[in-house]
Amino acid sequence: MTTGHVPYSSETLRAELNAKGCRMTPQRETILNVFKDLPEGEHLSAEDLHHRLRDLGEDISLSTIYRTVRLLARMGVLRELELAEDHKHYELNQPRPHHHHHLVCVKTNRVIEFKNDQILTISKKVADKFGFKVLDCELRIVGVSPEGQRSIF
Amino acid sequence: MTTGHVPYSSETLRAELNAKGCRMTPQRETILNVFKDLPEGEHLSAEDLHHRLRDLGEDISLSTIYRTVRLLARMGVLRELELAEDHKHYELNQPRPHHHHHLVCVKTNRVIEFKNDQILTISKKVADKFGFKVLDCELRIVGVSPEGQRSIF
DNA sequence: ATGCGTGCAAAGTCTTTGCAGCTTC
DNA sequence: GAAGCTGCAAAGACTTTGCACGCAT
Repeated sequence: MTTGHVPYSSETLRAELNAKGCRMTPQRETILNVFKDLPEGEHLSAEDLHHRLRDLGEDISLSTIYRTVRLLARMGVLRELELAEDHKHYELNQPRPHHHHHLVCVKTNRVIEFKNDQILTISKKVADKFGFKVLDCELRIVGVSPEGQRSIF
Repeated sequence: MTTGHVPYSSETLRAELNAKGCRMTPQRETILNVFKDLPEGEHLSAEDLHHRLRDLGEDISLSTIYRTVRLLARMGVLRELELAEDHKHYELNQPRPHHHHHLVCVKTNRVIEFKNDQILTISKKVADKFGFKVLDCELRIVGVSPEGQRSIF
């Protein structure tokens, strides 16, 4: 598996894990690598990740997947997205310039991604005011797409 | 039950429902009223709503509640929020000046609400570009609160 | 050697759905 | 009257958890 160009190595993860009394494992490394190889803008559900790992010949249990993505999201390594569906999606939590946001159609579930630098600026300012450290921010616009406007339901 | 000061009456809802071939029912009216009486910034889960209705002596089934909030959210009457927990919350989808956003702590689950007018402006611009009609927008900042920064997990 | 992590299977939580009868337009 | 709506109970989707064994530190 190639490891992409993101400056977040397995070793960095190991260090951050160890600092919390947690351990690096082959499963965690493999999962991190899948996310590192993910094209910008793609995001995976636990189930997606499971399938993808199977395709790569990696047999990691769903329990471990759920446990791992939750852990990585809490560490700020992954970004947890809640789009229009009923389950969460994850992607690598990219540094500033890659951050993107979502425009979702309530009717068709179409999701459009867009970028906007002001959002992070605003977020940092707000978080600062309350003493929070920002892990992630997402502007989620919910609306009706042109196609959706034509349907009754 | 008082009906608050929000300019969205049962009659308006009835009209919008009828326009789609749907009907006004006592259950839908009651549910709308609960949301209209909800203090700014409060949001209810389906379960919360069920309890609140019970307390008011209204016995509406959970199924109906789920069906109703989904319908109202799709109509843009309610705003569907996904905070840090594992279930959705709903609140009345207020006009511009009342819109608020959320700052969530991954560790403690604390949620802080804040307002920011730029967000709606940005959202409208983006939606416009893609031909979407905006129903709602929410900036969700995920981070670590001051309290959370002190705990290992 | 200690104790965290994994896999399995079972349980849990939240949400949706089929159906019969009642209600609204 | 026809088409929606409701309540009930059952099913469904997604996620979490207890436990025994194995592995990282």
